[in-house]
Amino acid sequence: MPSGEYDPDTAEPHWQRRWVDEETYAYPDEPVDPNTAFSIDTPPPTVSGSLHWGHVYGSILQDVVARFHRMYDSEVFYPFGYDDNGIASERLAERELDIRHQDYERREFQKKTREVCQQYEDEFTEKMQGVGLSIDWNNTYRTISPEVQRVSQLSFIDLYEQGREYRQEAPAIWCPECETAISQVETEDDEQDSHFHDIEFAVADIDADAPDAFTISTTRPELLPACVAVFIHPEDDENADLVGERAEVPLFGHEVPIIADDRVDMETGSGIVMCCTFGDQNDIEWYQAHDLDLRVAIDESAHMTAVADEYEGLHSSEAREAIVEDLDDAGALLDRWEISHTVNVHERCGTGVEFLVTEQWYIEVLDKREEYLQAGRDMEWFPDKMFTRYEHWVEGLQWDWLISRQRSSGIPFPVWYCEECDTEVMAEKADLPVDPLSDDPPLDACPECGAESFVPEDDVLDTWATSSLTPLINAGWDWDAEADEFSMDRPEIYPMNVRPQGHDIISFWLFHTVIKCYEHTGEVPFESTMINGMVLDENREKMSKSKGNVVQPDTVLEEYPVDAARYWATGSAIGDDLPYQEKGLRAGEKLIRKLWNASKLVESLAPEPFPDEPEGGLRELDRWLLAELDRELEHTTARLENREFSKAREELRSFFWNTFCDDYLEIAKQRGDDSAAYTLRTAHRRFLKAFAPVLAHVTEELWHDMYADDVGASENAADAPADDAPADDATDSIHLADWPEPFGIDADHDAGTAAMSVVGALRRYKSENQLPLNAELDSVEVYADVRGFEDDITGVMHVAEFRIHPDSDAPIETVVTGIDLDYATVGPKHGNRVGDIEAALASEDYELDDDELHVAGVTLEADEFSLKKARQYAGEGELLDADDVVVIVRNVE
RNA sequence: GGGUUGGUAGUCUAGUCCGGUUAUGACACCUCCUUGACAUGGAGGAGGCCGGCGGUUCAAAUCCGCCCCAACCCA
Repeated sequence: MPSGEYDPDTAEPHWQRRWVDEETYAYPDEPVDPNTAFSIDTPPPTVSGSLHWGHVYGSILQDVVARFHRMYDSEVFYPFGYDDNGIASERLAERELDIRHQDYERREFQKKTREVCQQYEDEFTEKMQGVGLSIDWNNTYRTISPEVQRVSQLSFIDLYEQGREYRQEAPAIWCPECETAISQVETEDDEQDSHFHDIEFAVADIDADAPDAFTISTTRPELLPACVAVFIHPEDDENADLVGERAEVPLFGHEVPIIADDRVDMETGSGIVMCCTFGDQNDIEWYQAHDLDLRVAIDESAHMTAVADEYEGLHSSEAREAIVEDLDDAGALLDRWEISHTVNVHERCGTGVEFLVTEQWYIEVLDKREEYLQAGRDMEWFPDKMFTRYEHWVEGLQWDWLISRQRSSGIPFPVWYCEECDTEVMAEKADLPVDPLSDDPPLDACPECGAESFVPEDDVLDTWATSSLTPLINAGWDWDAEADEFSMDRPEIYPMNVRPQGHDIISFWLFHTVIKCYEHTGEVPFESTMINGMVLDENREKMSKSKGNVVQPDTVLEEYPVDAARYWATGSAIGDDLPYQEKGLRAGEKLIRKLWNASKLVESLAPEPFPDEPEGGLRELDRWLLAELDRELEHTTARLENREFSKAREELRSFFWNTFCDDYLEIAKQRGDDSAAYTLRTAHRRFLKAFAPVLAHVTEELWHDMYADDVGASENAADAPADDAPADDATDSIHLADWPEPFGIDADHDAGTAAMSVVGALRRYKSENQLPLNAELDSVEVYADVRGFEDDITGVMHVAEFRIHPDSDAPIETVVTGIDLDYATVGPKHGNRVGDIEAALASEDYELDDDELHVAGVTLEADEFSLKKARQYAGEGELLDADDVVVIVRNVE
């Protein structure tokens, strides 16, 4: 039985260890009914460092969902994975070991990366367990594992066979430092110092009207050799004469067309701009729109190509200085000044990105925008509003999905190319996973040309191309060679019930998962998605290393119980950002303590053996309490089903604290009968269960202290409501017990509420008169039907003489103190005369005539207003304010 | 620069979709009170021009427009 103070430092690690050791949350090996399987597609954290507070926040919300559904209706599949196949993990290994991936052969480097990741993952796992997550630790995966590589490569081949992938030479964003194509997501803006250069271009073959030269402003003179056109805005009258002429590029001498295009920013520099292949996104659009030449001046490692003539081999930054100097010597550099501008850089290394034309694999998405939009609509969104982000993302898509990455670490493309004719040769599904760099292609000769040598693809897949398969990884998706079709080990969990994740990656993780799984299975992979907000610091600012406001989970959990952190995390409306606030944690501690102390009192008021419902039935108050609890639990259930964590938590907390502890427990102290004992135990057990998803540890501790051993016995208790019979597993853990279903108890809600109002009024009376709460009151009269509650009221409030008048009118006078208008009817009916009516009422210039009110020249019917009344009592004693109940107390002090 | 979401007492938040005149709860603050668990408790109090400016309406925290601030996404 609970005694003394609750000690989370001992209890929490104890239960966490036990949950893991006993495999409390293991998903069954045997087949599960699809109707009762509840699956959660948890976000696999990128292995790039330590666990941060955002992970803790998101994980707790997922865990509350998992714990609720495990008790409520389901076998819960709650897996966990690590995303360790991407650039982030590669960078982590480089940092940790102080090495460069370029210095190692791919396999060797991958091995090192895996070792480093393993250490971080072990630490991560330990911390996740320290948060008390009810994850099934038998169902974990690493995205770099052979099993996941197989899934990822199968996915690539399946999409290829469906004709949804193509290889194309196209401009791609390129990091010259990392020497890889990167996606737009991996870039960010950086404010950098630079120079603007005014460079004079000569016009070739001048005709009479056109000027013979013009000026171009650029920050990147080293791109002059890549210049393929010059653009002028169609509304630029000043330079209109130049359109249609040809310009001569200084130093390099080649001629380029001068073209009108409205994408020119007339405000920048001279308003005349050169197009180079490629300096920025605009250049790519122009290149494609106007079918321009391709002149690549900068190579993969940012060195100048042969196109740059004498500058070939120089690094682009060296070339820039040399070209500027030579322009100056040639008299073509008209001006040069310092500026600061935003540069698109690679987020991992801070290097300015280039655009290179390379051969890359793409997944086609643009052709199916409408279908993918519908897939988004088919999911239930918590909260609804987050769907808009998905919608806008899909509607705004402009490129197919680039999945090639030139990295050392990652999952290889399972493909070779014929050395002669470049025919693509896919791996056999049965052979996956393969690494083309070390494995042979499945053919001896090219099916097209018969050549016998092949070139392996040495790119790896974008990490999103793999992490977008988590539902299939979880379901054990694979190729069944015998049946010649895809199969799943656990078909019952797919489509998965919930995809929880942050709103920052709706356009990546969620979108990509939806489309890939949809293409593979023909089904939208999620029944619902639950989008959590970001964690902010106590000042509502985002946490970042540079600001130094990052909250370390370890630091918090040294000071507060995990249950307090879980309480804090459930204080958010789903989708809203949540500031880290210590007071939120302190409030959690208070509730934990209250629950503990109340449990001690229940234990002492209703000692074992576990009481049965008395023969004669329950007392009025006890029935009322259980009926109210019924209602409350229905609310809590609905709130949790709708992922309204904050409301579920607050409503339950308030009912427990105010109604159960403040009101009911105080009354139960005065009574020692079986009815109270039964009610205390029954209500208490239900509170523990209802709090269990959030306060996972303290409820487990109390459950084992008070109920776990009695589970078998109580099932035999004749009068225990059948619905509340604990599940068999409940001897092991409250988290395996059944969620409390309503008893359907009948009680007089109004009478009980009135009785509680009376008690509250008397308590207030004592407090205001500075009386101790156990002071005796001489006489109390109540004008309401609270029959059946008399003894409880007098017991807890120590009333010597208590009389109730269920039917008779109270000996009080009511005085009309004013008029309340029913605006819903008066407003529409009298429109702008309402102002006059209000003014007249305020100056008491009105007349009451039976049911009618004459005011400001209009007549209001009875249902259009109500009388504001004050109650007055002239007799002996004092009239108390007890909601609508008239309570008169007489007391000689 | 564009989009999405949010802005409510010192702090966090409910209410906003569907307009109705006393704006919810908690923390902190002030006053009082030891009831057989909890003073880390209980009772009460004070504290808000609902981000700003306009508009619609008899009536706006709520609807509309513009602006400011923040987070996220995209340029």
